[in-house]
Amino acid sequence: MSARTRSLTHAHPTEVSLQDALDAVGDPVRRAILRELAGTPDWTRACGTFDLPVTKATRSHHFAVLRAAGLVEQRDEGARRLNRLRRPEFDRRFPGLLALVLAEPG
Amino acid sequence: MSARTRSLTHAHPTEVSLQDALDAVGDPVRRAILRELAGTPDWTRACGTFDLPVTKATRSHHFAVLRAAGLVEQRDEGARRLNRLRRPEFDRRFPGLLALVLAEPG
DNA sequence: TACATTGTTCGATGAACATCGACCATATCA
DNA sequence: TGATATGGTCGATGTTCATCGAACAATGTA
Repeated sequence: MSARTRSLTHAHPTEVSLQDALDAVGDPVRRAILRELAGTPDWTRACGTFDLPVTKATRSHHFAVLRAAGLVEQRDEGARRLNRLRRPEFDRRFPGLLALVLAEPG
Repeated sequence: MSARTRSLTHAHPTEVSLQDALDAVGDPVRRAILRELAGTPDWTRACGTFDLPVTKATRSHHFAVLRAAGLVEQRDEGARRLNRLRRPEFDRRFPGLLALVLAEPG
């Protein structure tokens, strides 16, 4: 594991409050990230490959929020940062919540 | 039905967006209202009987948000405004969401 | 009628947060 | 080595929204 990857602050869903989870999924850009992430296999999408109407600074902020909420796991692959949706863990902690997000139309 | 009751703007959960639902349950005061409401039978709690750390102006605002999100139904009984949690309707529209709120500690 | 209770509306205020541009760090490639 | 690509950090900005006090309306009660 690289030093960059090691420095990432992740939270496991079990240690996330309902408030933080709701705040995380309360933003439409973050929900778009989650839906796009759910449509492809784990560890295949870098942060920059998402189709989002915001600059990379904002994008980076949103990924940090998703990490802190236990929704996304990240790992560095060279210069790119790959993502994984923590679906089973998050589902166990907040049953039904992620399904609502993924079922939301576009 | 009184004129005051008639003038209340309710939304059925089916016509509520996920965004509005998440915004509604995203506030801790509103979640406290929902939990307190779930603990007593329908139409037995007036707005003023809830134990909340806000003034009545703020309280009134929160009830309006909950009405617009399809979470609470209201009816006037004299000078008091009684409430009902729209649990089955809301559950059908957003499965699992209300359960997360009601399961939240204190 | 006068008073108390219940709740809404209005305007103002303060805080939280999404957003941006600019700059920096690291990794890959020519 | 220099150039490009990917992504994070920082400070500033603007908007949204929860909150409040004050004024108002409607109901119930003495």
